[in-house]
Amino acid sequence: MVRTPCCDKTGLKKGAWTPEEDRKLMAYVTRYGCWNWRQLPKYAGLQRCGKSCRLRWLNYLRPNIKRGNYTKEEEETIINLHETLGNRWSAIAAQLPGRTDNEIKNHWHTNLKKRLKKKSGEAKETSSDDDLSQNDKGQEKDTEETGINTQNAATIPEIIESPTSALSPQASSSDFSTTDNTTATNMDLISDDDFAFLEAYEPPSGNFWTEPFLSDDYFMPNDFLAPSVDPDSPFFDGEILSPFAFISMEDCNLY
DNA sequence: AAAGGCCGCAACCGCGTCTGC
DNA sequence: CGCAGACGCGGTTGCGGCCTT
Repeated sequence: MVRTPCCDKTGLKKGAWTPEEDRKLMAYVTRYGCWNWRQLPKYAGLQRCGKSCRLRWLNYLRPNIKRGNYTKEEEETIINLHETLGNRWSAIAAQLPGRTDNEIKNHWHTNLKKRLKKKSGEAKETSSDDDLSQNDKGQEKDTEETGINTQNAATIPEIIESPTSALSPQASSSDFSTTDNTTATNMDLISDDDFAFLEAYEPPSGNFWTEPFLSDDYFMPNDFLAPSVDPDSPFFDGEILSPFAFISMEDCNLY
């Protein structure tokens, strides 16, 4: 949650993100997408490493993120998927629109794992196996920590790729313009004024407007195109906002 | 009311994988 | 084919806040 803010050797900031940093990151990604996480903080005016920015965006700032309030259905899905997939949190998250792997992982460790343990403990209560600490730990390694049920593992691709999944995985990443409460909350973080620094910002080297195109690492998930071209978007002001805006998904050919 | 312990969760770290050259 | 750079993932850490004593 709140690590002591500090700077590492390279002068990059670490620890908890400030609202100001959030605004900068959000404003930049919303406008230009994440064509290269490594370079992004430089252009966004952030003293953070790309990894940190990526994590912050994916786990906290991204639109459509649901936070807390797990439904019974979601929890059951997590439990079932975990049984099948093991600790493949990203795969599990893909089945739960709006949930991040980090959050699911946390929720698993803090709630579901204990709950399951309790349940299985109750079930085992009558059995003679009382050597919980040792046995349980060993078992945990097998079924929870590394935990892929090899029998079920055969069905993994089906589960992951199934387009008919009750909880469509696509919805989480592509439905940018959907406005649930969380989206509104996240979007509320930034205002038009927050783009001001981007307008004024001069990258350390190269041409701000062309360099992204020259990068072989150009990366823009379909999430990020929508806000630039969607007339319904609060950020659409009738003209192209982003140098990337005219690129179609076909051009990107990323997925 | 104060102190100590525990819990939840955001963020960091390190490794594996992917991609381009 | 090997190397390097970037990304993605899972495990772990550590602080703030809540709970218990």
